[in-house]
Amino acid sequence: MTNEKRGDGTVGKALDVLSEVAEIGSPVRFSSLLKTSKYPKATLYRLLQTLLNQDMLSYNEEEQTYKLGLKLVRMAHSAWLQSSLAPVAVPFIDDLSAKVGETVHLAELDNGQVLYVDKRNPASPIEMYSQAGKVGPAYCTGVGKAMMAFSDESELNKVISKQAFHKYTQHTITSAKALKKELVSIKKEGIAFDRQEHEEKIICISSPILTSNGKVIGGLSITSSIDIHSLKSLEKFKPELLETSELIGREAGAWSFPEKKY
Amino acid sequence: MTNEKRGDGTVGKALDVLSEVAEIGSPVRFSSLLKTSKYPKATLYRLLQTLLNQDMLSYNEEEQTYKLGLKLVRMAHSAWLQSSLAPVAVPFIDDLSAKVGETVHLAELDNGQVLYVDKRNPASPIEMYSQAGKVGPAYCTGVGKAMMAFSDESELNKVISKQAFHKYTQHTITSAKALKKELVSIKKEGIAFDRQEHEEKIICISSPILTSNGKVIGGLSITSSIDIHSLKSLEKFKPELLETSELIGREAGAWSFPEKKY
DNA sequence: TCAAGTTTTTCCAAATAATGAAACATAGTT
DNA sequence: AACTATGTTTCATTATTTGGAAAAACTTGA
Repeated sequence: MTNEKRGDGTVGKALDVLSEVAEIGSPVRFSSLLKTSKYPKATLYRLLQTLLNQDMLSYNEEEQTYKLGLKLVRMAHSAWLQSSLAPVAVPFIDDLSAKVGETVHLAELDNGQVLYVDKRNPASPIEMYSQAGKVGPAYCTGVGKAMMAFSDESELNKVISKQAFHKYTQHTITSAKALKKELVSIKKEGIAFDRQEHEEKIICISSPILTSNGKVIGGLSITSSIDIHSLKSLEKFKPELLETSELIGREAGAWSFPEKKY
Repeated sequence: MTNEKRGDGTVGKALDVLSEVAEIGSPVRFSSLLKTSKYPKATLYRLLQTLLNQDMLSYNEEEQTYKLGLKLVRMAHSAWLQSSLAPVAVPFIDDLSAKVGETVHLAELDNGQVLYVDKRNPASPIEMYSQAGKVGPAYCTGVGKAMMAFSDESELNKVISKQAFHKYTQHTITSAKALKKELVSIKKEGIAFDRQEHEEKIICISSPILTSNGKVIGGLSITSSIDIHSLKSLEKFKPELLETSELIGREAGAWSFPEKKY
């Protein structure tokens, strides 16, 4: 389903087309796009040309296909650098990953979804497809639950309303009610677990990253597989996880205040 | 200096504003943007609102600042997945990095610049600021020179005309003539070296990634520091480097042909 | 080689959206 | 309260976008 946001004129339409290309996920021909697009032929054509001009799309002459352009990769790098969380967290998650020898994820809550903004692999990574820029569900991932547990009422309701509660595995939580109940205990414990709720065999321990005034700005997790760790043995990393979250939160929170550089 | 591409109507203007925000590199206020922008107040205001609506920008209420939005990070991930090089190369650079124990970079040539599309760190990384999405100069990096050396005449001239030939270090090549001369020997050898030309102490060995019909689609490098390796000892990795490039090239080249999925 | 089929690109008058100077609003300061 | 700097809205004018239809360009098959 494509962007139904009304208005925003031509710019909205162009970005809409860009999203369509993104969603298809592989190079597309004009006619193929036309079939699913809500824009008439000539309009779609001109929008594509504009996006091409702007390097937001690239075009393969031989195959006559459009795909997303590298300009997006460059811009995303800028976006990443401008974020108040990810760049600040780099040394801390380097450390954490080295110390515990497992995969570490750094995520933010974006539009009700978990958006991974950084990741560290241990020397011998287990196979798992995640990466900076990837999105995942909030209700069945460690970071998602950790962030929700520490969100305030109104934010939480917004997020919950966007959850699909699809049953990925036999352990997936599939109702808002059950989720809310778990969030209470997560808040008490300070950490969340992923008990193979999103992917079979994959477990994690996760904590929120909070600013000094308690606002959730991200989530941090240590992820492993049941072939290597039990939940109990993962829980041994709790002190390191919490300490790292604490340090990142302090640093990221401080960041914006010192210098007002207008 | 901002995008001077004329035309492209409102969409061009909006993306232009987006680039301005990207170039500033940190959150900006409206008035600050207004000073450097070529658009009048009301226009700039509306463009910013549209971009906000579309999640291409995010706005910090307290500080009244705009910065690039997470939507870009999500889209870039899609762009990365659609690329014919980067996703295909993942297992190969995993292997290479594990085998040689040094930092591995995968890059493409984009608009005369080197765009890093993936990277692997060894267990104990040396400090070096590079990352997927980062761009660098072509004339003084290993990957840049390797890709240029195997480009055809017309492509090469286009790329060379875009080089700044800024003298980063005392080893930087600073003229098109000297560069062309080195490219000849790189083509003969099959590999390029970075002899601390971009960053002091950082050296690398690099090779182009070619399709079966000889077209350059990327570059691969093994990077280290003179504290750990000499050029001679880096050169020992030549067989592994070439083999990996070969494998990636074959796989990436094959990719588009088998299935025409319109 | 030619014609039928398919896909992409261009045209242009009508419809719509963008423009920007100036007025208005708001917060901060003297 | 008056002043100042910054951000937001208005509205008549102007410029861009629109999309049906037709023309190119490419593909295919006999």
